[in-house]
Amino acid sequence: MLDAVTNPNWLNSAEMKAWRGFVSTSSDLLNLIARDLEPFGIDGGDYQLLAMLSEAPDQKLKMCDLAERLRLSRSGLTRRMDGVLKAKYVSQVRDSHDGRVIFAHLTKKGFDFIRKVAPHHLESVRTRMIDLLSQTEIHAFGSGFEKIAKNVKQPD
Amino acid sequence: MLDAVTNPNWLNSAEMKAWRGFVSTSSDLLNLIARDLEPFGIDGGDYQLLAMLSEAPDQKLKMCDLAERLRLSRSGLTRRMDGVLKAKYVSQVRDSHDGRVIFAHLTKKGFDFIRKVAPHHLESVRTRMIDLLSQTEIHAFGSGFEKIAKNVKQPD
DNA sequence: CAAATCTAGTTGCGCGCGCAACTATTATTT
DNA sequence: AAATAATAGTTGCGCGCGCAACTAGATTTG
Repeated sequence: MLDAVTNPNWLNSAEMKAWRGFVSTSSDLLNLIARDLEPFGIDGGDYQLLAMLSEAPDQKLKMCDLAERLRLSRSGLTRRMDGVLKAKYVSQVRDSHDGRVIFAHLTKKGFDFIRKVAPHHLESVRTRMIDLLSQTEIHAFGSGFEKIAKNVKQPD
Repeated sequence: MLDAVTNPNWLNSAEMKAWRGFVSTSSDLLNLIARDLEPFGIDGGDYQLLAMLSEAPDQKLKMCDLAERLRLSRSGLTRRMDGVLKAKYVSQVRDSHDGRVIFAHLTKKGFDFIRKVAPHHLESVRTRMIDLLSQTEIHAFGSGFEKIAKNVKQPD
């Protein structure tokens, strides 16, 4: 926009480059990394789901916590689960202490599966992103996104 | 994953922080900035569309170029256009030299509209992201995403 | 110049997801 | 203890988008 002239606090060129780069590149990058997974018979969404479970204590999480970590709505997760349940990568067990909650639990089969795929995903993340960045950039991404995340989570 | 032990070239903690921060925060941030636009009666997708046109020479672009810049498929853009066409923010004109191509052209109404909304969007981008970052982080985001983008675009 | 190929754009279809509404269970009020 | 509210999960519905198939116009090739 021509507002660059009009509006005094428009983004300067470095700020613009950061913003533009982020907007246009982040979707490209995530799509590409998701595609790298397809040869292994899994899409990005299911991978994230299994990965979250594999890192959780006892490889299980309440559905609502899992949804939150995956940035899905509760209904979105319900549907997401269909696939990994049918593949028997995850099982569901009702909490005995709170009849409302259901745990999503990574099965042995799911664990073996993600353990097999993880190295390829790692390789993908490295070559598409991490290994391209300098130490400074790595740290800046870490601290930068941390600040942004903190801000996102509060009502400001 | 426990691969942190198993696999020697697993991400170290700084790399992991950068990757994790990027994955989980980027969608939150983009969603939030899109929501900030809603009070002004436009969603993120339409805003990006109008913004791209407003920056193009003569405020017009071939449909296929526009699709590419918006990271949409050609069919996706066709549908996206429905809204902004009906709102008369954009008009379509067939190229006289190549009967296949159609230009999407920002109308006066569309221009006035985005000129009104842009300052609020700018404010949103500043408070949600840019103003939270240090100079170093700004530059690292710029150079980092530039490298990633370059890599994404080639067959490697 | 006819035939084959390529490119731009639109339509049919299916998928993934969020929202609103609903059910079931637990927590809080009075 | 009964009534109300909050929380977890599922279902109905609509929307946005990509893919494959199609049409129309341009380009290339024999």
